[in-house]
Order: sequence, then C-alpha cells, then structure tokens
Amino acid sequence: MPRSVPTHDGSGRLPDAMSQLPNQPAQRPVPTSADVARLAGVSRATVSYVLNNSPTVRISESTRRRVREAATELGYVPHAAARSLRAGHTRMVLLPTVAFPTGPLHHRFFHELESGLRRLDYTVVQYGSTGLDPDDAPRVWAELRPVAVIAPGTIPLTPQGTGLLRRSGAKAVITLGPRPVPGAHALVMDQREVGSCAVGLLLERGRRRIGVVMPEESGLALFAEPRLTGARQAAQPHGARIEPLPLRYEEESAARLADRWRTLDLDAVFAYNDEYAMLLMRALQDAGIDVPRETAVVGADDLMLGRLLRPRLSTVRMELATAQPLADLVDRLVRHPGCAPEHHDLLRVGAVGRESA
Amino acid sequence: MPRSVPTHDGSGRLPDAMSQLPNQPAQRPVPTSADVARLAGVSRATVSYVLNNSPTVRISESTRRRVREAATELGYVPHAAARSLRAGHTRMVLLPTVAFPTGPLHHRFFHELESGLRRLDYTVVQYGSTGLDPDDAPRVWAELRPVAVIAPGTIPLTPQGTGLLRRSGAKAVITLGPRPVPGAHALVMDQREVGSCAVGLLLERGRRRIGVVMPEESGLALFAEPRLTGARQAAQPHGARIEPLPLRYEEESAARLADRWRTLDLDAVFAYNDEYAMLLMRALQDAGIDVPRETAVVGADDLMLGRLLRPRLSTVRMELATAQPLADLVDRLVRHPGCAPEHHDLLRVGAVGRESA
DNA sequence: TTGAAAGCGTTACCAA
DNA sequence: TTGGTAACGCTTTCAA
Repeated sequence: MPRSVPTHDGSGRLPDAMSQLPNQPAQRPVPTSADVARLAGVSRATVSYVLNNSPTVRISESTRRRVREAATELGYVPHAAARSLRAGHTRMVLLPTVAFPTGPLHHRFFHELESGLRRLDYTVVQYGSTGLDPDDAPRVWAELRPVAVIAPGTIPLTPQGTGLLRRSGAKAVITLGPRPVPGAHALVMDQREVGSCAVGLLLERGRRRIGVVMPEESGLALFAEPRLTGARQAAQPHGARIEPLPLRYEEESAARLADRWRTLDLDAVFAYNDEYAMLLMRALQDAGIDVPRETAVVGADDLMLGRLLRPRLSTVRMELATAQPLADLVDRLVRHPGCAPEHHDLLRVGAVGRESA
Repeated sequence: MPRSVPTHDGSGRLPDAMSQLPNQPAQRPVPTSADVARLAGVSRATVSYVLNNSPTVRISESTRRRVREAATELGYVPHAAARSLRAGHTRMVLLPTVAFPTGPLHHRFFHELESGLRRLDYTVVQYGSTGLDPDDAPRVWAELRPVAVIAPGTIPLTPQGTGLLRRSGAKAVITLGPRPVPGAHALVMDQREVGSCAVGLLLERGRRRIGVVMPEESGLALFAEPRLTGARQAAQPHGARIEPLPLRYEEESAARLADRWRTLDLDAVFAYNDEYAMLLMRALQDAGIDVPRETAVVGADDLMLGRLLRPRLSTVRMELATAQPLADLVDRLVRHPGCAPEHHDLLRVGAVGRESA
C-alpha cells in the first residue's frame, strides 16, 4: 500500500495510484494541528494562536495566511475532546431524552431552549436515555462531563445522582417535569393546573358529577395522574364528584364507555385532551347522548380540530413559558454554582369555553 | 479558604470546617483515576485494568475490591473525552436535528433507531443544528469526531462536507430525507409516493379534476412539494388535471377557499394530510358542498380523527421501516467503510378508502 | 500481579 | 513575533 503522503486535493496528479477501490481513499490519518504546523512551517503553538484568534499574541499577517491555507488544504478540524481535556471543562449542556408522547408544544419549547443556549455559546446535546437504569443514568451522563444537565422528570434524579454529576463537573443540575424536586433546581410543568382549570370551567357551568378520562396508554399516566389530582382539588370545595374513567385511544374502548354512560350518572367529563375528547364525544353522540345538554365535554390543548367539531369543543389552552429566560437561568447557574434551588413554573393554562361545555 | 483535601464523604469529621455556605461544597476537583489509585494504594494502570475488566491481565480479587471501593467512595466516573482521545476513535453516532414539524411516526422511528444503535454499543447523540450555516455545519459536527453521522435532508450535504467528515474520522455519512443524495448512503422517505397513492385512489373512484392542498406554513413545503410531484406523476397517464391549492392552517383561509370552490371546477381534493383535510372538509360542508358527491376528499396519516369524521375520511396510511436493520446498516458501514453507496426506501404507503372518497 | 512511562490533540505559560 | 514544553485523563505496552 503506498504510504499516505498528503497530496493536494485539487491537483489531479497521482501517476500510478489509480486506486482499484474508487471510494476508498487510502485511510489517511486525521490531520492534527501538528500536520498544519508542519505544512505551514510553524510551530503547533502558532497554529493554535492563529486558528483561535488569540488576542494575547500578535502574529504577522503572512504567517496567519500560511496557517489558514495549510488548515483548509488539509481539511483540519480541531478535536473537541482534546480541547476540552486541555481546558479542564466543557460547554456542553446535556439534555437526556426519553421516548415520550410529546406534542408540538414541547417540541417548540426544546427548540427554543436549544437555540437560546447556543446563543450563549453552549453546545446542546440530546442524549437518548430511554433504556437506562435510573441508578446508573447519572454515571453515564457524567462521563460526558457536561457543564449542565437538564434531566426529564421521567428519570427520577436522586440526591446521590445529583451529587455524582456535580462532583464530575456539572455546575447546574436541573430537572424538568410535572413536579419540582426538593433540593434541586426545577423547571415545573404542573399538569395539575390543567385538571383544575378544566374542572373549574365545568363547575362554572353548573356541573357537579364529573368524569375524568384516564388514558390507558402507558406513558400518559405521567400527565394523566396529576391532571386527575388537579381535578380533585378543584372539585372538593364545591362538593363535586370526580370519577376516573379508564379509556384506550380506540373506537371500541370509547363505544364501551359510552354504552354504560347513563349508569355512571355523570353530567360532565374532562376528557384528558382534545383527541380523547373527540373520540369520546363521537361515541357519546353515536350512543344518543346529547352534548352538552346531557353531558358537557371539555378537552385540553386547544387543537384546531376542536373548533371544527360540532358542537365546538371547549378546551384548556396550554402555553409554555418562553425558553430564553431559562437559557439565561442555566447560564447564571453555570457562572454562580451553589445558588439556592429555584423552582420555575413553566405552564400557563386558560379555559376556552365553547359549545361543548 | 481551606485547601481542598480529599475527605471521605462518609465520615462526618470536619472539625471546624462547618461551612458558612451550606450548599457550596468547597469546589473539590473532579476525581481522576489517579485519585482512585492513590486511595486504593495501587497504580493507575491497575485501576484501569480493574474498572474495564481487562481480560488480558489477572488481578487478585482483594485488589479488585479495594479499587472498586475507592472508586465508589470518591464517586469516580471515567472521562469519556480522555478515553476516546487515547483510543483514537469514538463510538458516537451523531444525529444532527433541525426544528421540524415532526409527527409521532418520525418520533417513534428515531427512538427505535437510537435504541437499536445503543444495543450495538454506540453512543447516540442528537445535536441541534437549526441555525447552522450548511457550509460549516459539517465542520462543527466533525469537531466531535463522530464515527457516523446521519444528517437530515434539510441540511444539504455537499461532497465537500462529506469529505471533511470522512477525513475527520467518520466511517459512515448518511443522509435521511425525501430524496436520495447521489454518491452518499441515503435513507429515503420519498414523499412523492404519498401524493401518487392519494391521487391513485381518487382516479380509481373516477375523479379527474383533482386539487392538491399546498400548506402555506413554511417548513411544510419540504413535504408538500414532493407530494404534489407524486400527484402529478400519477395523474398524467390518466389525463387527469392537478390543481395546487395554497391553504393556511386557519379557518378563514379554508373558508375563503371553500367560497370560491365551485369556480375551481374540481371533483376531488388531496388535502395534504388528515388535519388539513378535516379543516377543508368542514369548510366545504359549511359552504354547502357535498362530500363526497360533489367533491371527494382524501387526507394522509390515517389519524384516528379521520375515522371519527362524517363522512369518514379516506386517507393514505404511512409506515416507516423498522429501524433495527438501519442500525445494523450503520454498524456495517462503520466496520467496512468505503462500501458502495446504498439507498434505502423507508416509507411504505397504502390507500385507505373510506366514505369521503 | 503490578508499576512506569509514553502518547492521544490541545492550549497556555514562559523564554527567546 | 514565535517556539519549546508541560499538562489535561486515560489506556496500553513493556518491564519488573
């Protein structure tokens, strides 16, 4: 095999090296700053100065140009791992993610957070952590030496886990979930408010016997349970009855529930969200139950589809806080670690009364 | 400030160091394998052997225990960057992501791919790349020295970009998008098939004057354009007319389109997807246009809501290939770089004829 | 069975 | 203005 001599990419001269394997350029080693230095005829230090525009040192324009040209010619790209090893820290913000029934709301929020952090010169990295044992998840994350971790509430963060991350250099360890975690910084999306908001609307409309749909799809329990709790909290002072109603997102499941509806003696239902609401409303109507006269229905999410239904679907509109202040929060925690834990409520809800309730 | 001596976490003896700042443990340096070695009274090499279960060396059980205990006591976590720097390569599969109107289908696919790759012992990392200039995106990615990159079609990958990634150690560079990229491995989700499938159904039903909804929301054009192309390809042999219909996802936009519907002289419409279909169908019905008699409607995605509408919505069901074979593909490319570029068609579509068409 | 030492690619300090 | 050198944390070869 011909020794891999750096050849100028542009020049077509490779006399007899017309390789038999067209797509396999003789595995050249990855160029390092030493290669750049050699080609430019300077030292590695100089290469570093030039490529990082080091302000503490003055380099002649001709040297700069030679270095830059050598770098592009070799296709040199600095090695992030080596850099952060040398620096002793990274600027990585780790976002462990889990498989999740996440809507456009979360999606937009994460994207905003990510660009906000990038604007502050952090490297945001999502790390799929679905299968991970919650006990060693922190260890796996810590191996990457992130400067901040924003962990989803689905992976419960123990004080031990937090400690491990901190000891391995994480300045900020933040949870993001439905409930705050005592002793840790927390971004809270309190789903209880959705339940109490929906029930509040129904109470206003004079309903007192209220069903609450509980999706049987696993994973949704994380949202459904707190919504039920919120519904109960709102109902109690009015002496209203709350009745959990297990439901799968399938037509037969909804039909079965509708069939026994009158035995349940309910005058309203909070259907978890707009999609379940549509499913249930259709089944109720098909079973001859008048909406809203006999049973009021309210969903959540304020999807377009709710406005298109007849009767138009009442719903709970949800909004997440803008993410930029949270990016700033992360930055503040990184700069001043050891601040007292803060809780931030991210979720804003509001009832949207339409025809169905 | 007291010099930060490594103190055993468990022992409560810190005579007069009762810190004034309870939550700020005197910024101890991150423990390294050298610290573990010191505490266990062995060399760093031994620590490495024990912690990595190195099969080439036999270490006494007592030493192993001492090392393990020291490691846990200090909360030692190996430094991934240092490790891969030494190893000369990583096992990181980089998934650059962009802000994207992505549904549960994509979501599930990505999650499957990610767990499939993790099963093969790769570290999957999503890297938000939305703002990135397509020209220097490859450079930024290359800094992380991933062993494989799966780039979304929204960030066009030039041969230069691919070359840069390869030269910096990426064994596999793969695009994932609506169209294959010549000369690169490609996972293809050909949206044209959705359009031709929908139009095929309408042709079967005897329709020949077919509108195709084009969402005006930016970002959707990436899907909508190829769907229109597919619609045209399916229509041509039958001499059917295809009429693009710009539409925003808002009730007024749909109402306006419905108002001028009869002037368009169409007997069918492919509404981009089920949600737009529902929006448009409602508007058509409100404008007194009979569906399907006067105008047939077909959506796409086979959402539950389509089954709940009246008339029930015809649609195009879409399925993505299982991801495990793709994880295997990545692994194969990593092991045998320089294979001839492969294209894989990931999208399977099928018409679901219901009442609306 | 264990230890010493080299080296991965970078950057920062100090000297020339 | 530039270069030599050490150090970051880890693994591995070689030697004891």
